[in-house]
Amino acid sequence: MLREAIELFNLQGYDATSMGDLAARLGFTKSALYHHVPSKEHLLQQALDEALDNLSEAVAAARAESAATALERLRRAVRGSVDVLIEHLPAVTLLLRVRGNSPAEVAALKRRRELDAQLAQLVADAAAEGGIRTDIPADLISRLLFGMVNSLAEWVRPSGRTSPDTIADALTTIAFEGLLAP
Amino acid sequence: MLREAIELFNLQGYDATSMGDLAARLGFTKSALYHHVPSKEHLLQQALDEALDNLSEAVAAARAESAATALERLRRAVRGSVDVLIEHLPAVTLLLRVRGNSPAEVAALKRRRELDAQLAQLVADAAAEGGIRTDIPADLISRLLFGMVNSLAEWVRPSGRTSPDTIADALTTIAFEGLLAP
DNA sequence: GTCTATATCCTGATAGAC
DNA sequence: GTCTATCAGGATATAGAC
Repeated sequence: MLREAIELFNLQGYDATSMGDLAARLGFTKSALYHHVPSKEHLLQQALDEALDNLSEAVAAARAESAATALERLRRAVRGSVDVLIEHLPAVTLLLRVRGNSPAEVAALKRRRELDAQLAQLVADAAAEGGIRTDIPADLISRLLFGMVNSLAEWVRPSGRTSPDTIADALTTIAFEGLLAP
Repeated sequence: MLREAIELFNLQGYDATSMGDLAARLGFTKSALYHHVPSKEHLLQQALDEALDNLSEAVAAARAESAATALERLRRAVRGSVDVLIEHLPAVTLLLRVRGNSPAEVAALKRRRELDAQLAQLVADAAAEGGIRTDIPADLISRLLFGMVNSLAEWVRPSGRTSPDTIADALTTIAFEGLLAP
């Protein structure tokens, strides 16, 4: 049921999706729906938590690889983020569209900003260690890099013919090596 | 007035912004607002046209450089898209969030898909000419590259301390040369 | 051109029968 | 657990006075 809700929210937008829409999709009435879920915002909250919990875990795992170089930790963070984004695509898509129109959204934005800061720090570490270029500010690199990662939500579909691994490989290759012919 | 509308639409989301909100922001009532604009959707339509017209022009200009290499045409398309995105940031941001919930949105999505196809063709041409790597499918490269470009809308602000030129340079450098230390 | 007042519809959510 | 019926509020848009 949560899955159907998230799917509709992504298809039409959260605000443009009514509880009536969702109930119809599930094959019963609004009232029956409200017997199972306390509010519309609760559904959103659960989706945002799913996205944030998994992204946090992936980033934490990358940061915990203290034996590796900073560049390697960054690579793992990118790879991990891509994997979570694809595996939890509907929830992450919803998270990336949050604008802060309710308490739940504001809280989600705060958690997301904390994550972004951690990722920016990984980029800064890799630059300080000489792993990546230093002619561009680290925070700018971070925004562009993870902007590319997040843009996957706009077109990746589980039914697509390009596998998650292929997508993740292509993204890391282009991001780190560039797209000029070798 | 259109500018205020677009700004509010981006801040709260189109559906979450009421004509009352907009009227209050402009300092008069809903009815006065309706004297100047026929409908809420008309405001959206104008914004989407502004974004699409300028993006189309930039891409057309890049494609028209028939004397240049395909790689150079691609570079110009990227640069031109970034420039338009930053110069018409509110309108383009709105365009990038359209989900197709009304006739105006459906039409905008169609135009945007046509643009994306043209950009993908530029990438394919550059690959065929040997300018960019061929170990990754051209359509995948195109999605990742312009996904990075479009992600600028999520954080670029005209008041920011990073100039549009700096951003455009950084993006093209990272995209074409990669972010590994040279 | 701006106002007050209103029409019409849809929203999230609830009450209470079965 | 699902239903019908309903509440209270807010949405877009309009009518008509000034």
